[in-house]
Amino acid sequence: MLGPTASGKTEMAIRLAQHFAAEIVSVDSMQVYRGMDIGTAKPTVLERNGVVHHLIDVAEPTEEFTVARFRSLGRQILDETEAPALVITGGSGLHFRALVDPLSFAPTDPDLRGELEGRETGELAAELLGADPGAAALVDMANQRRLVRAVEIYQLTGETPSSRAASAAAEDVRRYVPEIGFEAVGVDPGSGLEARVDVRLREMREGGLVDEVRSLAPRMGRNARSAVGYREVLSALEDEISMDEAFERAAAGSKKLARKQRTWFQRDPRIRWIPWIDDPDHRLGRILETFD
RNA sequence: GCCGGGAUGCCCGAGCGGCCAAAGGGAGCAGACUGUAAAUCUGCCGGCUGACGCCUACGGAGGUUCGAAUCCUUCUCCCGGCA
Repeated sequence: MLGPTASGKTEMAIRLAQHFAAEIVSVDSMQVYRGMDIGTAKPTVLERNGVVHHLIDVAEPTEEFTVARFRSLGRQILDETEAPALVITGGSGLHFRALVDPLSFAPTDPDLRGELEGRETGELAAELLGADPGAAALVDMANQRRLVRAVEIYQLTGETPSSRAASAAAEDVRRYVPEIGFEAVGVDPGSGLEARVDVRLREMREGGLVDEVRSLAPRMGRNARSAVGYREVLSALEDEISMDEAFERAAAGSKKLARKQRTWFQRDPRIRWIPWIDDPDHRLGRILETFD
């Protein structure tokens, strides 16, 4: 069950899991961090209602938890679980695909990457194009991060964007042919999204988000610090902006995030979208119908 | 009351006679996406238009000029100093 933030996925997923006696696998890039609870809208133990949740709290905020690691942990869960069914739910599109699709992540090397990051974009582009004239069609040459990664992969493995794109697995990824079987439902956030984001943020603030960020701050790495809600409150705690301003920006950030998530999921042809329905029982019924 | 500073597009903010529908950022909209992905990047972003183009715009009103967001006068409102 996929969909943007504040679309009510969490509660629906838990009810769905109970219906099928299933366990939940979260595909969320930030709920993986221990201690980042309120701001990521992580379900509490109480809310989980006895349903086992995987891929939540599997990393320290100091770490830079990567999608590759997410995939390897996730596949291990899929392989080893004894649950009769799994409900995969979340809003991180790449993480979802890393879990169900044949994505294969090339190795990485922090030193090499550090070195490449210090180089001129034009130089990187020239090196890549020298090795692979077709790279321009596959790599966004304006995106330094992508360029660095492409050159990193080339230097580490000799693989070029073209050679990687030519694999059978890459073709399956492009065609959305999964590695594991699943049924996907997308929950449309509906026109009330903005209002729900505002309400949820207010609840997070009242629920102690500021204290959570304050106590977590010394332990938050680059990744964790970039989470919506956290980065804004961090700026306020560092006196760059007021706390009210921080929450206003966080609201805009959440809406933007929801947009990006929608953009990602909307082109996945495997997802069947259900319209927003206010009543949770009715909504659950609609989701179950879709699975039938 | 006097002296000085300021009012710019949804917001912040540069411009200080022509190259200005007006830098830049934010927000908004659309999109990309295989080891940072809640990241990173791309396009659009006053109105009308497919486009050429036309219209409306830089607090209000006048004026100077071939030409004004930019200069002058005056009015309104903010901010700092002196009374």
